[in-house]
Amino acid sequence: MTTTIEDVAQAAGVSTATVSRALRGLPNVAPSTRDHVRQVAEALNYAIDSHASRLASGRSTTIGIVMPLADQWFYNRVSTSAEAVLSAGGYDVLRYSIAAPEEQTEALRRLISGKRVDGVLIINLALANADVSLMAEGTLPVVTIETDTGKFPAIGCNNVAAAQTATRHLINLGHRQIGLISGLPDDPMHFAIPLEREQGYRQALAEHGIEVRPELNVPGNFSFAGGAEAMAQLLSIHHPPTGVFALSDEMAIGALKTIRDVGLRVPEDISVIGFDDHDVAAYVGLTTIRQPVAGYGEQAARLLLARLSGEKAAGESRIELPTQLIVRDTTGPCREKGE
Amino acid sequence: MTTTIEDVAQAAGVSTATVSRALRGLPNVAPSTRDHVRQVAEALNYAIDSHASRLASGRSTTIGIVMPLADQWFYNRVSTSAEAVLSAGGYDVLRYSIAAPEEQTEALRRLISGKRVDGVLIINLALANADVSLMAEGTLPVVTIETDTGKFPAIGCNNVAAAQTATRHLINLGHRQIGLISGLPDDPMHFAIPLEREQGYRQALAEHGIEVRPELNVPGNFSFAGGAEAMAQLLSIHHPPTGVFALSDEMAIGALKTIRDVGLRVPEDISVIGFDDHDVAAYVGLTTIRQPVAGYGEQAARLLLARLSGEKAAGESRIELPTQLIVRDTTGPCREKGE
DNA sequence: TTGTACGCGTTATCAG
DNA sequence: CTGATAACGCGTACAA
Repeated sequence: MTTTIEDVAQAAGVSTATVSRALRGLPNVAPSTRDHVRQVAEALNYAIDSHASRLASGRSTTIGIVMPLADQWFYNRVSTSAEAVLSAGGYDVLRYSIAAPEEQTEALRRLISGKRVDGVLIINLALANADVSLMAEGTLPVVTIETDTGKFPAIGCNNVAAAQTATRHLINLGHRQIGLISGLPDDPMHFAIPLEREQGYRQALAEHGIEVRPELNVPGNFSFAGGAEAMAQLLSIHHPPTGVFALSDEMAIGALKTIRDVGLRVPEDISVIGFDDHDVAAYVGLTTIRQPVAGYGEQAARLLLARLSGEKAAGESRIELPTQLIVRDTTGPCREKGE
Repeated sequence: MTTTIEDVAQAAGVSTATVSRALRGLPNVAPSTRDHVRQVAEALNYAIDSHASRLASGRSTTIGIVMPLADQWFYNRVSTSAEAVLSAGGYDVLRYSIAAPEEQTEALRRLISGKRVDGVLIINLALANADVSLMAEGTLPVVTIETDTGKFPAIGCNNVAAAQTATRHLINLGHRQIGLISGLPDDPMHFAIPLEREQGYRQALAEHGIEVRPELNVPGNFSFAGGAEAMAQLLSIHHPPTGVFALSDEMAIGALKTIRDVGLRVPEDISVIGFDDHDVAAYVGLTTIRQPVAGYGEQAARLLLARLSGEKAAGESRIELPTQLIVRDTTGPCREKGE
């Protein structure tokens, strides 16, 4: 059978209470006793039963990460960097990947009401009011990334401003017909990011008196393939754009391929700017908006750890990390004659 | 406070036993009773305490995924695809990312002996004998991906043969000086994959009577940056290679940048082939060896699910999924005059 | 410094 | 079909 704390206690000739104290490094244990218990536990290959421990203590030293089920670079990078600091902080991580909106509330309930975890990290999810209040009524620390609730600390960037910067870059290069490769038209997950960035795009256009042409806004689903298809669509319309802003680097790279496949050159014929500064961006020379993706995960995890170690919540707060325009080789001056 | 099964029982006017049965869909509950209990539970916002449940039942409906802490595309893709099927199968996933070898045994102990999970999925880890026997002595189902133990089912590909195919492709194009961009020279994690692929490379060379030049084998650390640096090193040696085999697409793409940065053309001056068929590979025209990465995760998860639902273990088995040479634009005939 | 004994919230067994 | 109750393994007052 499995060895319990009782077994260790007997083998070591002490009580279970002493074993518990010794193994967890609590005070009030004679050094010699502690050493002895440790050796016996080691010899018996004893490991604390985390579930029993949680039941008795109320703490599970586990935190839940809830995020969309997608294998985009962004999610992986955020999650991985968060995991690294949580793990270093002594916490295990339970990962909930949400594939459809219906799962979301269910997963949160299991996590929150089920007392599975000591804290929750939410990455880029559109939380229903019910979800938010469910989490708000408890005492469980919650930190969010690119997810605005008005209740929990939120890490992210200023997507509107960043998108504005991207669009302005194109405008400053002389482009006036600017395509936008975005998310999904009727996105079931209701992601906020595409909306915010679209707004930044429109603001930049507006401040330069450029008319918004709806047919220049096409969905790309945040994937390489989606970006490629979107670009094909952009190329097929009457007055195709001379500059394109893709809301993610993946989509931008997809678009680049389509452009080159039809024999057009970048940036001579068409300029392309992405968003993220994906690991690969530098290697394909993609101009983009860099956002500190790993920073999101690390900061959020640290914030959670701080809360967990008793630090007072500073109320709802929004931490915006800086973004930066990285000019590489896919954007250049507009060569099209004005009309 | 938090609502317990007791609260629900009282509110519903039944015993806790009945609540438990009703909520879990067990037989021997009157339909009317079940409905009533469900409504009361819903109204009270009750959720089963998973830790208490596990303690009483012995099952946690959680599976652990243990993998290296790295944000390479491969790991994310494998893990995500596994998570998707595990989640659909009703299991939660606890993700352990191992940053250093020392953590590995510790993490496994916590997982196995700590009875945290009902099953374990191991991705690309070099398991010490102690680790293996620790897991083998229990009854916990274990499935591995790209990890050979001789004890547990292993999903993966034939890395030797696949690497041989890649190298032969270069040889068939007339290349004789073939560089290899590999892992780390004294990799602390002792990954087996680079070794296997290096062997395939050497075999292909041998079967064509091509001499192995040690200086043609440079480390690339499986990253874009590492690949770029490795390529710079390859370019700096006396007789630089005319063809390069990078053990991952990330490294291959890094190498491509270095080549183009120094004014050389691909594939006219140098051919490059990668490994993985990374999402981005098609978009940069990279010739590569495709391996069914998502398939690894899905198959492993399904295998685990089958074991969990009582299916007999078929003993140690090794499932090799097919790889495929995908020729794109980065490999071409060797133009160098023979010497 | 160490030991005793109870409680944590469920599940499972066994009566009824 | 339903209810009482004994585990499950550990943490923690409290007592010694």
